[in-house]
This record gives sequence, C-alpha cells and structure tokens, in this order.
Amino acid sequence: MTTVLIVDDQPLQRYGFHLLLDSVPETDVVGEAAHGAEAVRKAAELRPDVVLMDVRMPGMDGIEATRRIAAAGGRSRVLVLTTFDLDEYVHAAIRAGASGFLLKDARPEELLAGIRAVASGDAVIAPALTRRLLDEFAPYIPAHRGDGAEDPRLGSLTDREREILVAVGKGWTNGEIAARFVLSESTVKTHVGRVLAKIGARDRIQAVIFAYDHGLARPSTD
Amino acid sequence: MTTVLIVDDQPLQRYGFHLLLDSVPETDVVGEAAHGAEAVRKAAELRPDVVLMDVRMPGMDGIEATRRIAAAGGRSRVLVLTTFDLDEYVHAAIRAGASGFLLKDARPEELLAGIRAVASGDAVIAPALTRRLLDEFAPYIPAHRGDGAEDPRLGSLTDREREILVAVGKGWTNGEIAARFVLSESTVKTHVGRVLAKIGARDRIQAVIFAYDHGLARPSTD
DNA sequence: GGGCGCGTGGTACCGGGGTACTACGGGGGG
DNA sequence: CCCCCCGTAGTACCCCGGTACCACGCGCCC
Repeated sequence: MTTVLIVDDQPLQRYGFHLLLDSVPETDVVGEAAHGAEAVRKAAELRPDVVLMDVRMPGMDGIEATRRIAAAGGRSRVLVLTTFDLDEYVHAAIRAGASGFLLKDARPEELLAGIRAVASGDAVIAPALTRRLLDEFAPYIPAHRGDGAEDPRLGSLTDREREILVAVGKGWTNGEIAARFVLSESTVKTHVGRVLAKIGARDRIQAVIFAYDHGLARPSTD
Repeated sequence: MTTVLIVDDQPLQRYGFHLLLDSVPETDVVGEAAHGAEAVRKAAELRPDVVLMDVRMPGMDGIEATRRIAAAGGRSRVLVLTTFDLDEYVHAAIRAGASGFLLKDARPEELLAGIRAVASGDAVIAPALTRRLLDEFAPYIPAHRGDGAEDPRLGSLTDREREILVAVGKGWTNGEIAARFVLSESTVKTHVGRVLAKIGARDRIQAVIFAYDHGLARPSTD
C-alpha cells in the first residue's frame, strides 16, 4: 500500500486524482494540498510515499515545493504532473529532485504505473519528454563509454597523468596542483606538458575541454 | 499498424516476442534477425517502424547495429531490450541513437506501450534506469534554468560579452577570437577582461568552466 | 547638449604557462 | 644485469594572457 499526497490548486483536479487513486487498492490518498507551502507542510506531517505535484500554482509553485520536500530528506518521492511539457519545467523539476515527470493527459494506467515506479525508488519520464531529454544529454555521455572503442588518447595516459588532467579540468593552476599533490611546480609542469602532448591539446584550456568531453570533469554544484 | 523487426540471437526469445506481438492487433512482425549484421540488412530492406534490438549477440552486437540503423537515416526507430541494466549499455545505446531502452523483465503491457511510444517518435527508458540517468545528468542541467532565478552574473553580461564568453568556452585564443570576429586583439582582451571581472573568474580557464556549468558551452562531438 | 553605456582600439607591464632539455632513483621485464 | 618507463625535479627561454589605463565614436535618454 503506497500513501499519496495530492497537490494541485484546482479542487476539481484534486477530486479527479482522488477518485482515480481510490479506484485501485494499492494506493491510499492520505491528504491534499492546494499550494506549495501547504504541500511542504503536509509532506512533513503525513510522510507520504509519493507526492503528486502540480507545477503551476499560486504562491509557492510546485518546483520550489519539490525542492524543499526533497531537501528535507524524508522518504517522500515527488512525481511532478503538469499540463505543459515545457523544457524549463522538466529541467527545473529534475534539478529540484523530482523522481518523475508526467503529463496530465497521461492515461490512468500510465499514472498508476508511474506512482508504483516512483514509490519503489525508480523514476519515470513521460515518453514525449524523454526524447528531448535524450537528445539534449546524449552529447554529455563520455565518449569513452558508448563509442565501443575507448579513446586511445585516454588510454595512453598514466595514472598520475590522468590525476593531473582531472586537476587541470577543475581549473587549478600549476601552483595549486603542486600544493595539493605535494609536488614541485616543475614536476607539475612536466606532467601537464606530457598530458598536453598525449591528448593533442595545445593549451591547458583545451585540456579542460577535453576533460569535459570525456567525462573526467563535470559541472559542480558549488 | 506498426511494423516490427525482432533482433535476438536466441530463437526462443524471438519466438516469445513474436507470440506477444501477434497477440495484439496494432503490431505486425515483419521479420526477425539473429545478429547485428542481419539486423542492419533487414532493417534497410523491410523498413520497419520499430526494431526490437537485443544487446548481447555474437558477431556484431546490438549497439553497433543500432548505430548503423540510426545512421542510415531511415525512419526505423530502435528499442533496445536487454536482460542487464548495465550503465554502459544504456549509455552506449543512447549514444548510438536508440529511441528506447527496456529490460526484458518488463511486463508485456510495458513493452507494448514502449513500442507504441517509440513508433510515434517518442522515447522510453525503463524506470529502474531512469533514476540513475537522472542522477547522472542532473548536474548538467544549466544552473540558470531550474534554479528559478537566473544567475545574476549571466544577466550582467552584454550581448557582445556573452558572444566572447562562448568563444572563450570553445577554447579559442584571443587571436583566434579576434580573427573570427574581425576585431583587434586589443578589443578582444578588453572584452575578455570585462567578462572575467563580471563573472568573477580569475582565468579564462575558469571562464571555460563557468561556460560549461551554465550551458553556454557543451561537449562537441567533433 | 551633456551624460552614459557599449563596442572598439591602443600602450605598457608582468606573471604564469608551455617547451626544450637534462637528470636521477625506483620498479618491473627481458 | 641492464634497460626502459614512470614519477620526480631543475633551468632557461619565450609568448600568451591578464591588468591598468587611456581614448574615441555611436546611440540613447534625460
């Protein structure tokens, strides 16, 4: 039995979801909320397995509410439901920590399957959005995976050189690298020089780009 | 009516899929293949709407076959099906141009729903894999989307300065930027200096990292 | 008209980065 | 045993990048 909290500013919409979830035995609607603030409060109080979250709401919107519920660290998973498949919503929801993103025109079975998946710790994305997400993220998949053959330039690096490349990818200067690795700056320069030669980069800048392209560096959420 | 090509090295597995797809009216199995090479050939010959592709096969594997079918540019969409939810497979399949990735332990309705979605141009990912994909790609979502408030540093840049930042993000030297923008190098240095000051970067290197973090630069598939 | 932001351009200076070359000790394989 | 790779370290040199400061023309708004 999975417990559900329904969040939507439209009473009729809540009623519809409530009816649907009551029609199957495995879900139990434990509460409703009409806006973000109420959602955050009730999620903390009722500790539902799944929060069905609308995006567009007066006051605190669904994204901010999702962020707070996710940040609270409880075991509630948020499934975002919206009428509009705007990329910004999807991006924002994912970043906010949502476990799912479905459109309100989904068929009832899809919604129930989504709730089941989210409750069990998995995640779901509406197929119409998945296509765009895949197209967007495909370039970020490191080339050394996926291309069958690993980039030979990566393989040519020694362990130490790969460490140095990662450090360069973080934007550290030679002096900083020397300090953190407890090395002389000369040694660092030697390593960096060899790395540049091996990967075919003229600058440390192109080494940074290389590192990003090959998954050795990734955006930090500092 | 969506036409389907079944690719799997196990005859019994093909038989099972065939039976399942024959049991519903909206799919029509137009062929089978036992390995990658045959799959590529039959896909070109039969032009199915959807290719049900196994990953592990002797000879040419499903990933390579997917790559070739996708590269051929026909309207066939590939739905990869595998027993193992290894991240490498998922990554490789997405990079190869697959439109979907499901596990063989999926329920029949899920498989059929997946085929429908893929045939209509959407994409599907098994919920168990979606979670890991989301966790992996969330950092790549540019901070200026998703965080509600746009990064004020980005907004402070003029149009020209943003262009310059993008160019810096590509790893171009001041000289190259000057050449491509038809400017003097002095002007470029002035712009770069202002950009660095505005975004709070000490180097052009950290400007490159900033560009990646904020979605102004992304891995190129050169 | 006077200001101001923006894009353009210049000079001068200096420090970090990159290259070339050399060197040496340790570990592993022929 | 000897050699080679690897990691370490140094010196010398040059150039690009970054900073500081100044300058001018254009468009826009008060």
